Amino acid sequence: MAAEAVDILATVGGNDPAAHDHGVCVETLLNRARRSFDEKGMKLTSLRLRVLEEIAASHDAMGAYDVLERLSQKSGGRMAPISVYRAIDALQQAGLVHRLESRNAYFACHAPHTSRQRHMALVCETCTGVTEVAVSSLHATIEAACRTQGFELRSAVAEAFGVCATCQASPTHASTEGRSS
Amino acid sequence: MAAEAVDILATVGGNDPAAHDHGVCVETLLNRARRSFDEKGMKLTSLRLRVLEEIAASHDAMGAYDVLERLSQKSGGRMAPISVYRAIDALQQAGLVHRLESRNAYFACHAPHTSRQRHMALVCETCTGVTEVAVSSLHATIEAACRTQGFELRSAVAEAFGVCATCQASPTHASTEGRSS
DNA sequence: GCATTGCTGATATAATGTTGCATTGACGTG
DNA sequence: CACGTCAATGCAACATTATATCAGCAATGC
Repeated sequence: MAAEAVDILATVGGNDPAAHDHGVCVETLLNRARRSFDEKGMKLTSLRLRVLEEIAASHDAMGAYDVLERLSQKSGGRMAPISVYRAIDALQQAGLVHRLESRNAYFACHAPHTSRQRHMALVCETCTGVTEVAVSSLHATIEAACRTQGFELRSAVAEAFGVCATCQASPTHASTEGRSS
Repeated sequence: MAAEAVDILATVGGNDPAAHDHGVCVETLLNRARRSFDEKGMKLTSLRLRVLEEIAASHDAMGAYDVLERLSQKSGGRMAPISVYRAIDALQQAGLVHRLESRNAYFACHAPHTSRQRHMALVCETCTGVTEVAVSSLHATIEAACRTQGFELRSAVAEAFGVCATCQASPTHASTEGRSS
C-alpha cells in the first residue's frame, strides 16, 4: 500500500460558511490575482476581476453561464457568453481558476500550484463543494504509469467524487450556492 | 518517490493499425459485451451493439454526435441524439465504454475493471488515441489523499495528456479516425 | 500622430446533452 | 391467444456549453 507516501502539499475548500472567514479567503485570492497577473504581464481587468469574484464567491464549481447570469443581473444588461469564457481563459492562464472537467464548470484555486500535474479536486456530491488537494505522490504515480507505456506526459487531471467531511457530519447541510441546476 | 509502487494491471490501446489485429480486438470486445450484459441482466440490443461497434472501431475517444452521424449514414435515416446517449449509458453501465471527461467523448474499454477507481486514460495529443492503464497504486494514492481530508471517496477519474510511444517514434503518424473536429 | 497589440462588444452558430411523451416489442401470466 | 407490464426505442423540442467572426476601443511603443 502506497498510502504512507501521500503528502498533502496544500488544501483549501469546504463551503461551510462557519468554517472559515470567507471575506478574508476571497481577499487573499484577489491579492494573489493582482500579483499573478502582474508577474505574467497580463492585466487584471474589471471584467476578469468581476468573473473571479463570482467564482470565488462560492466554493462550488460554477458553470460559465451561471457566472454570466449573475454578472448580468448585477450590471443590468445582458452580457455575451464569449466575454465570460474569455475572462475565464485568462483566469485559468493566471492559475487562479481551474476547470472541473467532469462537470464543465470552473472553480477558484486558493493556493498556487508549482505544477499543474499534481493536484486533485474532491467534489462533494451532497453540498457540491469542491476542495482542492495537492498530493505529491500522485504526480509520481501518474508519471511512473506513463513511463511504463512510453507515454510522454504533458499534463493530467484527477477528480474524485464522494462526500466531504462536513456533509458526513450533517447530511442535510446542502449548499444553496453554486450551479442552479 | 513512489514510482516503484506502480503496478500495471492491464493495458490496451494504441491506434497503430499495424500494431494489433483490430478484427480480433473488436471481436473479443463483443464477446465480452454479450457476457457482461447477460451477467447484469441487461440486453445487448441491436442499437447498443451498433453503437459499441462504432466506438470500438477506433481506439480514439468518439463524441456522441460522431457516433450518431456514422450510424445515420449507415442506416440512411437520421437518428435522434438521445438514442445514442441512451445506448452509451447502457454500455457504460455494462463497463464496456468509458467517458473521457476532459473531451466529452467516449472510448471502448478493452479490459474489464475490478473497480472503477483505479484506471487512468492516456490521451495522445498527436494521434488522439486513448490508452487505458490500470494502476493499483493510483487507487491507493487517491484514497489516502481523500482520507486525510475526511472525504468519503465514491469514484474518481484520472486522465493524462501527452504523446504516445508510437507518435514519439513517428511524429507524423496522425490518425484519420475518431472525432471529426 | 500612428501602428501594434490586447481586450471587449455584438451577432451568429456549433457542439453537447436532456425532457417529455408516445410507441413498440419482448416476456410472463392467466 | 389476450392481457398487463416494463424495458427499450422513436420523435420533437428544448437546454446547456462553447466557438467563430468581425468590429470597435484603449493602452503602449515608435
